[in-house]
Amino acid sequence: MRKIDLNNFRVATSETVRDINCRIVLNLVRKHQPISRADLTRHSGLQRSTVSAITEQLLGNRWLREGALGQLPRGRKPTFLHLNEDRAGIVGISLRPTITHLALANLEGRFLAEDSLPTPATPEEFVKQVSQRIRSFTKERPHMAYEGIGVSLPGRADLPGQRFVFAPNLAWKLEDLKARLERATNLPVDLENAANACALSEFWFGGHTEQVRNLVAVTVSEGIGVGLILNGQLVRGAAGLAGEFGHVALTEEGPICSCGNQGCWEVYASNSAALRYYAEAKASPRNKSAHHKKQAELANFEHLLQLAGQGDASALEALDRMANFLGQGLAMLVSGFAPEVIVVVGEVTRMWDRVGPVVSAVVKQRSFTHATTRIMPCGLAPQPRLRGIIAMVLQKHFGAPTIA
Amino acid sequence: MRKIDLNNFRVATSETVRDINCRIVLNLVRKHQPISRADLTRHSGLQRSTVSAITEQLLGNRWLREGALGQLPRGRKPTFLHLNEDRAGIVGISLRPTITHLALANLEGRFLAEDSLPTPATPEEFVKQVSQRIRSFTKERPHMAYEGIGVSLPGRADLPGQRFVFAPNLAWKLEDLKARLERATNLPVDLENAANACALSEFWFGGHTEQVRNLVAVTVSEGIGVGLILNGQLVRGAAGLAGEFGHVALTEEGPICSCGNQGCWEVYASNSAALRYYAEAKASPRNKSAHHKKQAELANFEHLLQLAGQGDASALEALDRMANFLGQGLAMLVSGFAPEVIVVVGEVTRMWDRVGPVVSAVVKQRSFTHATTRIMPCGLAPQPRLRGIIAMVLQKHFGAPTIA
DNA sequence: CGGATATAGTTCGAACCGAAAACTAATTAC
DNA sequence: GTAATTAGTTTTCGGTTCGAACTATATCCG
Repeated sequence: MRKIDLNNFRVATSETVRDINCRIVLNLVRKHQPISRADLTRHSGLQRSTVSAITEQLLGNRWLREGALGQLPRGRKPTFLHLNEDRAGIVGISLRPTITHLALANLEGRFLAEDSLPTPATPEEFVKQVSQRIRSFTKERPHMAYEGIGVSLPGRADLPGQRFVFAPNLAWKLEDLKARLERATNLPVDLENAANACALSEFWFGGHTEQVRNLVAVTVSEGIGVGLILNGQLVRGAAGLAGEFGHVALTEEGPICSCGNQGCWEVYASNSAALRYYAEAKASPRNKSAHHKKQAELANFEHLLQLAGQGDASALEALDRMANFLGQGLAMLVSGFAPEVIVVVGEVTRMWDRVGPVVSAVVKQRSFTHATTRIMPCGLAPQPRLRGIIAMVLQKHFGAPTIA
Repeated sequence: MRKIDLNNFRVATSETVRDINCRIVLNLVRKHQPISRADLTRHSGLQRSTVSAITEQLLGNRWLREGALGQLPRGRKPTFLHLNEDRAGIVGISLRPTITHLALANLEGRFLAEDSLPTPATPEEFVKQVSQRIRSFTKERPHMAYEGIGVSLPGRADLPGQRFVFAPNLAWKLEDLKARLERATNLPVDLENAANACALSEFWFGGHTEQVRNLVAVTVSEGIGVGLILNGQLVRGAAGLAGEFGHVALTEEGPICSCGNQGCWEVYASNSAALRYYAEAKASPRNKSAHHKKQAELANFEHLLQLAGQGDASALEALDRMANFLGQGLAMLVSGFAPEVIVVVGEVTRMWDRVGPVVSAVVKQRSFTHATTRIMPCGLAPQPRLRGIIAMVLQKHFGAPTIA
């Protein structure tokens, strides 16, 4: 039960009814397609006449398309309805400190084209290069209508206007990125935090049952981000700042974090932390020989995963320590939210056979509730950030209409 | 933007429109009363004719009543509309391990009658005694319509049916409390966790601006509970278990908590923790004399507060330590949710002049965001649990209707 | 006193919507 | 070819908001 926001509501009119029922039908088609009008009446509880009217409207709007005839033991054959996947193309951009990915997706979140580039050094250059690639997308598909652009950020955008972006890992000053991209591409642009995008990706495309109304995504890379979906919707907090559990202190003291505090979760459980652990393991008394110490510094986390996959003891030890701390933070999320699902996103999921059991054990030991939260690595979805940012744009059409 | 739950939705009909607009009007009256129909059209954006029709209906339902005429420089005088506060009486019950409070409240959350009793030793006795007191409420006000009963629990009720209750501090087996109370009183009963109730109390009666859509309540007593309101609505998690941040570990080791783990926030920052700190302070080398040690154990937290108020050094030290840990946990909540407001509920707020600054300093130091979360002691509202449980019942009428 | 003006509130027809029932279309079994 | 069955459309009706016209009430000012 939501409190009505008396500063920001819209009254209902006759069209509101149609809007609501349209979205219900659209979602039913999305879930059950291909589906006949008759089945829609059964699933929705609407009258057959109403379903006819709504589907006629949705066919006219090109949200749906008619397909083949169905087979039945007797009676008239139903005409199947499908989502018109190519009704709208959505461009997703995943902006990360070193690399930027782009994708063009259709209504079902299927990627139609992909591209990537080293993240340019300035926002001007970024806007220029990205909009150029988008133009090449659009040129190849002149018939397609383009719905908008979503950008996944390694940071937070302020909520109402999205004029300023706070992204410490990015060297730029990210002022007015939204407006600049909109000018350059002539498409509406929305910014979103990467962890929130991952949460949306799992929530809309993760193949979970309808029972899942609370889902937490944890992105593990250089830092740790948390995206919260509670009561079936994204939680953004007062100014879009919710989700910084990565900067909750696990210990009173401890290594200094980039945020200025000590002992943050992410200094213990991020990829960078694992690299530190590896170096420590190599330097430990057990590894006596001096020339080993020279190798102690690994270039990146990929390399560590590779070593761990080959059975390198130090790498495995580093991973286990990382997993232990990952579990500690996840236990906090389990206690605090008791969500149906927690999804872990990041390179570390590639070694989930090793990491998962450690994490589960720690969570089981340290979390309070009798909650039955499932902790799972991010599904097969490649590029969860991209897919999530596309989900964010799609929400506008498939989400519940904002009422009262 | 909420995802539509395709297993649990209702399609819209013409009446849906009226339902939505009715609630908007009802809330506008609640906020601005006394208010004329003409002002309602201005605030709502509805047509005058529509407002007339809606208010006529609400007057007929006795949700509203007409009041005096307003004064205007020219033109016909408006007739003021008011909430018909006595339309419905709501019984709130705050069940705590040692004492149970009851109150009868009207639509505006004003208490019309109060009562309390030592919490009985068995659920049977509880139901018997409580329903007897409720009957005495109803007898004194035979004209009043009774809306329902809300019960604030020192624990959690399972979500759909509320058949089982998990309340470790309560010695009972709380099976089917809801159904038993309903049978005994013939009124609908709803159970809710105490921290959630406090959050609702502040959210609906706390006098915050409309901007506050994210509010966290922290109850500090024997344990620590957290109630979450995010996106303007209560967060209950998968099975009503969300909010157990009190059982998040602040340290890897530490004192054993009643939940079985070690180092939980609540073993460091609850009232019981402060009593422990007091005992430690008394036993410390600084307090050499042996006869002091005998006094080291205080009967209860009230007493500690009293001593602190009188300037007792050990008591103040204990409070400061408690405040420090309180701040650590609150920093976690600020980082994680960046809510507009965090409300602290409990006896400790009586010494907020002393505790508040310590808490604020720790939160400022240890929380990540640039968030501007206000941390405040629970407002003047006496009995926030009671008031909150009444808010919970009222929500059904004043909350946004569940659509799609 | 009476007309102009201003504000509050009501009445009535048009348009939109879903519900319900009647109707048309298509298909199979016998 | 007729009955049965299922899909889908058309029609009528009641509920709702909107917008315009209308009534009611009050003040100002000549």
